[in-house]
Amino acid sequence: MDQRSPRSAPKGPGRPVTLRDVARAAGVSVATASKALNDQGRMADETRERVRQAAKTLGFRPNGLAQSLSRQRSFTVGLLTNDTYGRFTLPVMAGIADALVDNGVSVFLCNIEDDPRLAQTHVDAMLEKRVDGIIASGKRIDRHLPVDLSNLGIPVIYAFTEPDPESIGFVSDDEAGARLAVEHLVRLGRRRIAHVTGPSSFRVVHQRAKAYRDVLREAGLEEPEQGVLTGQWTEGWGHEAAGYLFDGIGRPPDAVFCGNDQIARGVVDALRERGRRVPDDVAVIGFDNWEIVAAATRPPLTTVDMNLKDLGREAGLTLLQLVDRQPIEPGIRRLPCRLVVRQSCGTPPGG
Amino acid sequence: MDQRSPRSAPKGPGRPVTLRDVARAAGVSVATASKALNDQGRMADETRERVRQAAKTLGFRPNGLAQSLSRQRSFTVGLLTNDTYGRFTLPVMAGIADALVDNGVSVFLCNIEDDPRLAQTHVDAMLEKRVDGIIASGKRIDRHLPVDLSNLGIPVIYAFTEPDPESIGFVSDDEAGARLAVEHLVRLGRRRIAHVTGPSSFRVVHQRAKAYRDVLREAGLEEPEQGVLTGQWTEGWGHEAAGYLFDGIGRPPDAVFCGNDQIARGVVDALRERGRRVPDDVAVIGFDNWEIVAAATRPPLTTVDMNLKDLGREAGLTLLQLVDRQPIEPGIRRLPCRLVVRQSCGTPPGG
DNA sequence: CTGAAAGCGCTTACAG
DNA sequence: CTGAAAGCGCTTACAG
Repeated sequence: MDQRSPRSAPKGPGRPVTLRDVARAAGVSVATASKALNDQGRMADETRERVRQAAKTLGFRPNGLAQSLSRQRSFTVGLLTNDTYGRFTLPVMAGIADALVDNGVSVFLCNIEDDPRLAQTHVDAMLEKRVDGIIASGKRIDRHLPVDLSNLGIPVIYAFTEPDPESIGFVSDDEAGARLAVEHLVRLGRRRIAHVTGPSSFRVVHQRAKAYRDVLREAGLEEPEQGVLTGQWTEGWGHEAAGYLFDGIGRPPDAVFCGNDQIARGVVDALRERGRRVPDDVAVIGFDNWEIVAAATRPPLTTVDMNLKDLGREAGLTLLQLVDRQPIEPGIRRLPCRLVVRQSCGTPPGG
Repeated sequence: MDQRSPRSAPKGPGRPVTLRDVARAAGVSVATASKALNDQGRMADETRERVRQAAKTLGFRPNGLAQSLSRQRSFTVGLLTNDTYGRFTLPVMAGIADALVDNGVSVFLCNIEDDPRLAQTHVDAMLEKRVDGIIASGKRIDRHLPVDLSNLGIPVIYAFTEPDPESIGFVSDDEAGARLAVEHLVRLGRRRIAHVTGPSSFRVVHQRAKAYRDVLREAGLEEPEQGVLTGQWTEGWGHEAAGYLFDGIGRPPDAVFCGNDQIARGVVDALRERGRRVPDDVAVIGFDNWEIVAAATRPPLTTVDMNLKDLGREAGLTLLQLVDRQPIEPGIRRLPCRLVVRQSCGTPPGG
């Protein structure tokens, strides 16, 4: 298409320069040229240097396909995900890509959209392209991708999605994360803490509710009548729930632990509309640390961050170890969450 | 690692079966086996079928690296982006991936984070892996990625980012998109239409403002004193701007065209707090159709959708044509936007 | 209709 | 210290 500049510069069109060209230019065999460039074997420093120079001036770029073919390693991995618009997967993917790129491996993006056929297509493509391994990631930590990854003959890692038994998976520690939130509220002196969360079909809903109750009990606090309200992961539900909590006849809570930031925003907005001050009258805490909503809420939300990027990074690194045949204990790793303090709960005692 | 099940089933560990194994099993040469499986050349139907059977029962999966090496085509492309958390890039990427996967090509995800060094690293990696082409995508339509893609020797397409001169780029038609919005307002009978938008350092801010003014003029409408308010792309700015528009002494607008959905949400919230009804007293329209904010706004936002996924799909398809050496006219393609009617402007006359 | 051979561009024992 | 040779697993003219 683009035939200008027939110069022999490093870049530009024209048949790419091969190892053979380099060898010829340096006056050595291809074998020697290969070894020189890969720092393999012994040879006169002078020779090695001469080859390097030749490669450089010719703008040699090794053909990765050929390298992979003979090395039996493609320095490439497949990243499967069903989370197109990536609320959760995005940071996970970023972390994975980070870890891998740093180690010279490229990643194939495979969006499978919860479609088993599409998933299989992608897996087949990955296998044909001889990826060194696969990372499966998803939008729900308690659902398995609609594809069987158990007998592929290459290493597989699960990140933020339900892993196969006997495999290796990385997930967030939701119970510990919820503890972080509720303990923060307790520490700030709140005594009547409610919990507004998502649908009970989500496992995290139970894990977080359990932590919530555990912390209340440990603190000697009573669970309000309307202790745990399950609904949707939406602002709308946050609104509605605030109605139940604050428009009733019972004594209203002085703090609300929300299952995600959207719910929290709904609660905060509803509170403002009712003339209740956040955080003075009631403290509200979210979950996810979804910047775009946490930061836009008035006041900005204190919330729990699942450290998804770190989780992705860990997953990527672990896959690499597996590829290098290092023995890794199977099982699920629960990675810690982190509290992000903004203004919706007031200032902590020490700060 | 996983050495169980030494059966010769299609899946599972053990040295992968090669074309040679298939040929042997079918009693033909590798050459014939290859042709049989690729539907190349002439041969007895019976032979072809026999080879196919053998391949099937052995669970043969061609080694893509070897195929690519001899075919001089990797069926792989690189996708460069600087938009990690992907507000805009995400749908574009999804569209690209869609188009490519349908055509049997895999995509390498290259996140470059606005870092020239990282970008070069990725480009080098892509070149070594012999991608058939590259798609550059970004979060800003008026910025070039921090890397030179002009003399790579492989086709390059730009999607939602500033293209090189003489290259092929796909962008949204912001002027036409803005027209859609303002004409909608006019059609609904609004006479005093204001425009609250982002920073004037963005080219789209000027393009949309121009369209806004053009439509007003064409409709014989006057631009209010505070016609165009430039600020940030945030809810906060929407709030603030609403103050300027509605708390002053002048006659307030009866409609606000916002530069994005976040601003629109800020405006709507501010209006509600001032007791002004949307859409009855003032119609508000957004831009981007960012579901998560457009749908959560009360009332849900009427807005302009840039059809980013389609844009991505077009870009992917075009790259494929380029790879196939089809001649394509260089230049920028502006793809149309689409109006998404929800409730923040009221019901259109016909609906 | 089918196969032997060369080739894609590297790497890696193995000789010398 | 260096090179010839085989090999990675395919494809593709070219003979027969």
